[in-house]
Amino acid sequence: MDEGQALSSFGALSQQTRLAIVRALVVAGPDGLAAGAIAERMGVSATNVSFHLKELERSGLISQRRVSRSIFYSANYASLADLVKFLMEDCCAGHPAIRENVERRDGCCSATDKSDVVA
Amino acid sequence: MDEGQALSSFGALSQQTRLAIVRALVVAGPDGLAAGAIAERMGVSATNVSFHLKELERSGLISQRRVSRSIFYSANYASLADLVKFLMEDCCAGHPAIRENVERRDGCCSATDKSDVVA
DNA sequence: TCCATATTTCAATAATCCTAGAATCATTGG
DNA sequence: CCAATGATTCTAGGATTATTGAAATATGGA
Repeated sequence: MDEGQALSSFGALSQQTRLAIVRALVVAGPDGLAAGAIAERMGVSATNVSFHLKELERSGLISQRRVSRSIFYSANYASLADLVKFLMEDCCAGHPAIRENVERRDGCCSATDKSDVVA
Repeated sequence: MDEGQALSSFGALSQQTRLAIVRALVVAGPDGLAAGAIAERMGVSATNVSFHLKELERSGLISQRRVSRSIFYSANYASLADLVKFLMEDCCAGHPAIRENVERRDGCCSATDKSDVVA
């Protein structure tokens, strides 16, 4: 991930509605959610959600696909992973201990429990 | 890390000069760098670097301490680690495979090579 | 005390971002 | 083809953020 994309991704995640959208899409899985459903969940107008979705798409964190009249948005897991890695590398650059910090604390999916990971 | 702090941190990292400052401070280590030295490295005015340093401090990613006439800024490693963890948890929420992704690719300090980690 | 250094604060401007409503586009069904 | 639905684009506004130069603050040394 180059710096430009990282800057754009951080910018995309620095807004409440957009962060909430990313969270919802990550949980929603590969099928994603329709723009209207996202707007409803977030409690914002169609116009507004469209603005934020475009911003997120521009940064590469999400993608869209049309299904009939609806447009479904889904999280780009690879981009999210790249962003985590970018951040971690910058941290680690001077202090590998930070990575240790991240891994030692109770992560969301522990490094040892890989039973539910799709290979 | 609560959502507000995450939003603020992402915002802080979404600006070129600020991202460069964080990188420099992480590499510089716990002693950090004086504001003037940072301004020089970044090629920006004292006024401008002061503005960005304040923004970074407000988000909790860096701290300052005065040493004689200079004010030294240093990275808050714990906050950076918290942010990585926040991002990773949001990713992992729906897809533990992402964490796998992050760990499998060649990280800056591989998960297996912990020889240089200060305990 | 007076001066130089290091940095911040203030004030003004420029630039960018967010929100909202009206208009427009794409798709489906009658 | 026409109407309805789902979503985007356009336009304008208000709000926040970024940059700049001048003035102010803090520290240390002659």
